[in-house]
Amino acid sequence: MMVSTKGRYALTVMVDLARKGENGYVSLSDIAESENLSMKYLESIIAILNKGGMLKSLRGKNGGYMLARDPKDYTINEILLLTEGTLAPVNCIMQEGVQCEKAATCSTLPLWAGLDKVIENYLKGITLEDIIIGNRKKMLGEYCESCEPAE
Amino acid sequence: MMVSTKGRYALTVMVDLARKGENGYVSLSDIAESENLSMKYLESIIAILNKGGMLKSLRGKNGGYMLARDPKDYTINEILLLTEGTLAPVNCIMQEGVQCEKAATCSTLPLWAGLDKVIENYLKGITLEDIIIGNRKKMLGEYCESCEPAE
DNA sequence: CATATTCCTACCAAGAGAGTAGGATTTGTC
DNA sequence: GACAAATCCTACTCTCTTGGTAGGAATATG
Repeated sequence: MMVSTKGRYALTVMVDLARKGENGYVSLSDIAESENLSMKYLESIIAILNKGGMLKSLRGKNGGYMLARDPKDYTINEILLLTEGTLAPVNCIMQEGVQCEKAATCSTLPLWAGLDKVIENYLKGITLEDIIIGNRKKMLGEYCESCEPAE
Repeated sequence: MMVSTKGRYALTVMVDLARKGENGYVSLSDIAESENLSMKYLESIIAILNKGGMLKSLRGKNGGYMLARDPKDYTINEILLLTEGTLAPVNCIMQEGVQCEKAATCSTLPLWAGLDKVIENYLKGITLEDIIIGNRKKMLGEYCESCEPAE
């Protein structure tokens, strides 16, 4: 699995914050409750988002979290990349610059590189706002059945 | 990681068989040696390919494996799907028909479904033959720097 | 019959995934 | 100043997957 619960929950949190964010800081327990997820586990995931500069936080009573930017200024790629560490579909493509020692002669490498680019490209093209407004056409593209209603 | 060594090695085996396949059956030890992989581990991977109808096999002396079809008649998608079980990027999209119970109200589901389709689409568009002939344009698409040589 | 090969079952060690536990620190309110 | 509500921080644990290994049975060729 390329994206674990960590990345998935992180995205869920971001969506939740974007929806509730108008009225100031939202507490962890609030998020955990409305998404029905373990508060302790969410805590560790939010910590990653927070350290990565995705959120603003406030400690103490009435504290909580809110988005640091406008929803349209987050790509899904950066959210998942931060929480998952890498989104490469195979182990032989990890970070920029680092590559397998067989790379020069590996005939399957272009395939993995192409797959990686296709994934990255898709995730960079979708923003947090797209998810919130339910932009199915952008997310599902030609596979969206409800986008062009049957006559 | 979406594709483990199992899927990667399986693809390598298929490529190797396609290249050597003209002269009849190729033995496991032969493949393991030329790809420099553990023979015992490859054995378990080839067993999956063989049971899945991807290969023809012959036991006994001078036995071995060969492709069941022409390289151009294998998509990368089917090879990886067989060995990996699933290529879904997230756990909430597994098999056709089976879906998460929150699916109806999940705002992130269209994203995962779209990502899944993008991946599937890419892998269905590439054949074993494309890898063997090194069809970089098809694999790397717009990201292929060597496809349009600099003037 | 010897040898080279596939086939089959079982086992194992390390790491990742998915959380839990407990407490320290900070801030707002009474 | 005390208390409560919240974030922050470190460490631990359990289970499943990954990436193999071991040993031998069955089978075909010469």
